[in-house]
Amino acid sequence: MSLEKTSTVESLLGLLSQGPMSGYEMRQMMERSTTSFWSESFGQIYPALRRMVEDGLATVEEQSKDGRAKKVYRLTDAGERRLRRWLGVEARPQVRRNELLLKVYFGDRAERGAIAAQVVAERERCEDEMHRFEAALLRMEMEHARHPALPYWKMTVRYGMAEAKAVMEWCDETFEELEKRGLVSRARM
Amino acid sequence: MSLEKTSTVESLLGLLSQGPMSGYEMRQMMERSTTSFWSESFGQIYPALRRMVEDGLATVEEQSKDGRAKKVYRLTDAGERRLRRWLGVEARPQVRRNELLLKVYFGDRAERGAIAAQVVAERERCEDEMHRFEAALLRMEMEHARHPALPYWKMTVRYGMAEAKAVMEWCDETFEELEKRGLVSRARM
DNA sequence: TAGCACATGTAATAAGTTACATGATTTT
DNA sequence: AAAATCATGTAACTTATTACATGTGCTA
Repeated sequence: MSLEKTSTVESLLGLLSQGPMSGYEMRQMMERSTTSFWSESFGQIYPALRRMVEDGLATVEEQSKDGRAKKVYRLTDAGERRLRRWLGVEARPQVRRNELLLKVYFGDRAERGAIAAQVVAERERCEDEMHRFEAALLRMEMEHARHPALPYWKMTVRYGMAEAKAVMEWCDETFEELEKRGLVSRARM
Repeated sequence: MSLEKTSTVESLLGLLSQGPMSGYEMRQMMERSTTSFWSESFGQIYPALRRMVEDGLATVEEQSKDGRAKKVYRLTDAGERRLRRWLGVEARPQVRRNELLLKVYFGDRAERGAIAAQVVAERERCEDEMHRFEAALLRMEMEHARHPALPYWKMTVRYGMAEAKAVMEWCDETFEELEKRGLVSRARM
């Protein structure tokens, strides 16, 4: 069975479970909806789609709308089963690689103010993200008010918000601590 | 200059800034100290060390302690400079891939109770992690009470704690919401 | 004496991004 | 007419893990 370490195929099965679409559209959907926790490049998507058809998880149909050709993929029963089975398997904890924390960890070796600057930048990133999450939540409620999957989609956004808020608080607490220790450069204050 | 997308070399420079050591010891240190946000495999470490010596960022000395040979690496001035410069460059936001959220996002297609089970498992993972962070904080205070880098090390642990707490709260909130919607299987309740 | 920790390294494989190639249609 | 978007795909390259190969020294 699925010996892969990642879920590229499953992410595509999931998208197809919402309706038939092309590889290009899958990429767009991810950019719009799951980009904060999942995305795939074309270099992953197209070969994966070929394998999925080979394995009977999806079928293709070549459509030419207005002379513009595209391949529309459709989930098979086997694909649906495969998706459902995967949803029942406990998610593997992701390998975390956090460059910010690596820099903080070696902060002792940094120039005065360098780590404080990292923390300030991170705080700003989180604020931006939070605004995007708030907008996403509103957009979802407007555009998909009655969609049966809406509660699940909202859960993923709330996860992002919870994380962003926690990191923001950590940034504030950490900045204060650096300030207390005189580790914030004058230019930054 | 550093055209790499990741910071394998920099993580090793950082460890060497704490004193000369072997590749094996670097791996051990990461396992002990940075594993929650950074780790490297031997397959990355040994080739990177060779390149670092080639680039003049470190020197090697072959030691044979009790007949057991090992290569001890030492930071050069160039290595120290490179580390300091890297610490001043804004950290790149990591690419997030969260399999749990991918499953939640497609939760609509799952069997009854499957997503609640995912959330319960995640909550347990966070609890375990939180305990490890608490232990790490205590151990640091005991073993390195006067180490100048201690405040930075603690900051990275507090980040982990803040995140774990936020995710735990999300798990509780999400489980409740699933329960309210009757999406928790009886066996689990 | 078996097994584990120490110690270094390579090869195979997997996973992923980016750039490139191609070409149509739509918008500015 | 140029630029952006739609659309599919491949090749080159980078990154990373895992398994394997090899050997020493200590401990149960």
